[in-house]
Amino acid sequence: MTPAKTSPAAVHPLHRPILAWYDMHNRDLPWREPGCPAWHILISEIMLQQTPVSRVLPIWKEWVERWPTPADMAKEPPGEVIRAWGRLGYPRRALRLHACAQAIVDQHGGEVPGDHAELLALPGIGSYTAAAVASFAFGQRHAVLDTNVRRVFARTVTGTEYPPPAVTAAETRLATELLPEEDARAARWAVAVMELGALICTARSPKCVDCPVSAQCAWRLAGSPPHSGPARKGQAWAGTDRQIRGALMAALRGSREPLSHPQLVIQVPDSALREPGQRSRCLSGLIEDGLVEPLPGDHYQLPA
DNA sequence: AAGCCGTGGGC
DNA sequence: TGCCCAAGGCT
Repeated sequence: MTPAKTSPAAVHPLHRPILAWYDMHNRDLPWREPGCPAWHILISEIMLQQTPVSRVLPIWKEWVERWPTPADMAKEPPGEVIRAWGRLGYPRRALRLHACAQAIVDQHGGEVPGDHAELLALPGIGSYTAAAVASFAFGQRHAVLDTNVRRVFARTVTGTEYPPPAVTAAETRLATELLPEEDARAARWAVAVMELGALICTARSPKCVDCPVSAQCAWRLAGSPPHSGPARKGQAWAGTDRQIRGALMAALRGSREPLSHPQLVIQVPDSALREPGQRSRCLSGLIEDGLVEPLPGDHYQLPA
């Protein structure tokens, strides 16, 4: 009989050095301050999806002052939130966060739920963000599997330079098995591994000389073999719908008044298009997504 | 379940 | 200079 207390994770050799490193070297980010409200942490997690800390910081500070509670944001028209999102990218995140605020008000009495399943059911909150909020805001024990954590485990445990293209069951199992037993320690572990991936075990040019676990890193011990599998497929950009949509949204964000169709499409010169119907398709898509509101007379604005 | 969805900075 | 990448989610 092996009691849970003596499971391998409880004494895993990665724990102590990574936790000690985090205590010494973690960044002083405002959403990590003790007592930071769950709602503010939730906002940070949404903003940080695919967006670097340096670009999130100033917007996050504005937002927590402007909308300190979910109710404050919920009573705002979605267009205001989309405009305040600015150039953070992927504006659907802003729209979903607004919907998330309304769901928190309508279904949870205005308080961010601490339950993982309830978090997961909210708009814009997926597997990662639900675990992150439950862990960072509520001190619970969850496998927090983001791109940083996946890379750290790929290298230190699996011995590969990069994790698989998509999260695998094996990765989820590994992250779960490596969780320290105690809730508070597991939560600290989660943020510590993320921080190690963000600062030391980076995608390119990892700083192994500064790494607290370089001596036990499977990838390093194997001679740091370069990634062997198929190259990661980079996302195209020039001439894509995303570029067109971005230009249209930028125009709408920049105007307090509705824009006429000519005023809107002049933002996208023909030279930027790869097909004739692309502009109208993108505009229709934005309307379908709820990011743009069409008005009578062929005018458009951010959703009121 | 592979592809789509913005933006800007670092090397 | 381009290319790669950044605390993903949704369909």
